[in-house]
Amino acid sequence: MPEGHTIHRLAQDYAAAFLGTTPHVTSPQGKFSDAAELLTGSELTRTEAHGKHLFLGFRAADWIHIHLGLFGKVNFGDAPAPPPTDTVRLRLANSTAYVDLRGPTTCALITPTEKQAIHDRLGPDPLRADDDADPHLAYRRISRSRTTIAALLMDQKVIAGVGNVYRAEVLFRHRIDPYRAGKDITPAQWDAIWTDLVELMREGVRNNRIDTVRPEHTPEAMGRPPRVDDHGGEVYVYRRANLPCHICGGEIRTADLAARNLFWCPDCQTP
DNA sequence: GCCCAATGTCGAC
DNA sequence: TCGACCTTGGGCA
Repeated sequence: MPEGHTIHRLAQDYAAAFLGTTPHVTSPQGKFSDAAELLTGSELTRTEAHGKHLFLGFRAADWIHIHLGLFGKVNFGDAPAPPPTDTVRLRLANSTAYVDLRGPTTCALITPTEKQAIHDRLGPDPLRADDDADPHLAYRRISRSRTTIAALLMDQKVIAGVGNVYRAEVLFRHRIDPYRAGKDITPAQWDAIWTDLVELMREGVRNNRIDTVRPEHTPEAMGRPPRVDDHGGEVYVYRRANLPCHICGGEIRTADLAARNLFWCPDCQTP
């Protein structure tokens, strides 16, 4: 379930359970065994997220860099940890808690220099808005690009942390057709999108799920049944192909864009 | 059991 | 533009 909000939440959760402790580090699946051995006995001193990248800082040995990709999952539990299944890439366990990582695209030990290189190739992250994120850096690229805004929002060099759900939802909330070119997004529109993403994604971190529907459009307010979907949140268009738009009642459309599913309401969102 | 899809990214052609 | 990679869960036989 990995968009940026998930990763920032994980940074918090790893910290809550393990910061200041020296967890036992293992890799039951094997692919991280050498590094796990190096790290056992070292204190977890920092956790950090930038976009969809998670960094766990250990006193002894630099950083663990984690990227969940499309399938990666993390599962926390209370000690004592049960025997791990053979797909667990990384387990941390201390006297009170354990956490298992499965299916990540990346789980690697990196140096501060390598970590910096990752930051350098990522765009501003709305969830770092109080720290180092500068939305104008994103707009500089967007305003010069003939690429669609839908593709630009998914480009982590442009803006870090937005995925397929936030992409679809924020474009709906701002009534922007996903195929509009980046250069046709005005500064005011970009400011509004960025501000909205900061708020939506912060709420995503708090609730650990994506909700984008405004109070006046909630199922209760509109007298419709609550959404039932395994991704958990209440949304306007994501995975709602062929269903009626919450606002205009028209049919939500779907299409392939750069090998991802795009969803939008052609009536509410203008070219 | 098999087949498919899924909130992601990279590299080869 | 396409396949590869990583894993799980749901639908269907």
